[in-house]
Amino acid sequence: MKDQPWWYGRLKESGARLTEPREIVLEILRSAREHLTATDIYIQAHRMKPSIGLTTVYRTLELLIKLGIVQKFELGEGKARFELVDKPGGEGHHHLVCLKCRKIIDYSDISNDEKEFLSRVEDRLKKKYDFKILDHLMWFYGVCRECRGS
Amino acid sequence: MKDQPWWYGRLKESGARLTEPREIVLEILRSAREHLTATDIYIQAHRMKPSIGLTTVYRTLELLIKLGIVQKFELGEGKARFELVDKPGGEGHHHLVCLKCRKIIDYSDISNDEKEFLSRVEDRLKKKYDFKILDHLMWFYGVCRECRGS
DNA sequence: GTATTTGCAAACTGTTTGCCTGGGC
DNA sequence: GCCCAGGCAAACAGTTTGCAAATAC
Repeated sequence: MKDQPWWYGRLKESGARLTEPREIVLEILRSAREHLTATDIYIQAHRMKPSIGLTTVYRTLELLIKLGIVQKFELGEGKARFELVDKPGGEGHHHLVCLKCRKIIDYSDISNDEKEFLSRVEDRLKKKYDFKILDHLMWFYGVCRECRGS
Repeated sequence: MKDQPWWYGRLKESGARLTEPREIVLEILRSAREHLTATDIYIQAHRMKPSIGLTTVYRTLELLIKLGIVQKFELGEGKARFELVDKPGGEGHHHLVCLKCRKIIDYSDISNDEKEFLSRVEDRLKKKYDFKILDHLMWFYGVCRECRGS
């Protein structure tokens, strides 16, 4: 009771049971440094408890998304990625895409300038469109040095 | 010659042939100016020329993406959406997505604040990663009023 | 004329569903 | 003990691939 993760209460109050597979999936998401695919999670979960199936991973993620504990992303790879909503300093992360070689650079070293700007924009959007902004993603498209060289 | 669409030259210089299916797909994208799925495009294309197959739509989109004429998005629906890249020198536009109902709002009324900020970031990225930035896209994720209400 | 592009069908991949068993409370 | 939750296999949906025929240049 003293040191339960923040999502514990949300699971409980929703009436969902706290099962071992769910704890394992949450633990994997908590310790993950980046966005994992369902299969990534399944592989790790399977190592921890071989009886866990891929279906359970999907159903657990679906539940966690519905409860607002997990967020789902797709980055154009044809498969989804998942992360805990509670990401520390959750400014989201940005992508730099080369239009020629399709290389993607993730960068998350967000400056104060960016933080301030984003909170201003989110404020504006909230007022104008009455959206409660939870996250954002920025994509920059360009041509990397190698591709410019050729 | 005087009034070709901006992407015409890019197709030509890539060595790709200007075929009827490609023209049709581009025309659909141009007049839609929205986020169409491959199937949406296929249905429209099929109406204009019934012999066009879904495969051709996918292959055409793949080519156009590689040439930087089209951008691909995935919004967690399990299928991709496609959009013509903004004309070079254009204003760009941003997206507001409701995480519950998946409604998308495009907004392009970009403030000076935003313009200045974006040019600062692009500058930073250019210096840091040596990318020549051509375009950017911002996505904001949130919950719209209707979905918050329920 | 020749290499690229197309269209069909079949293969693949990620995700979801049906159904029965197992486990949390 | 009652049901929710899990596991397997099969179904599904979107996308990709192999190959022969059509077509741009």
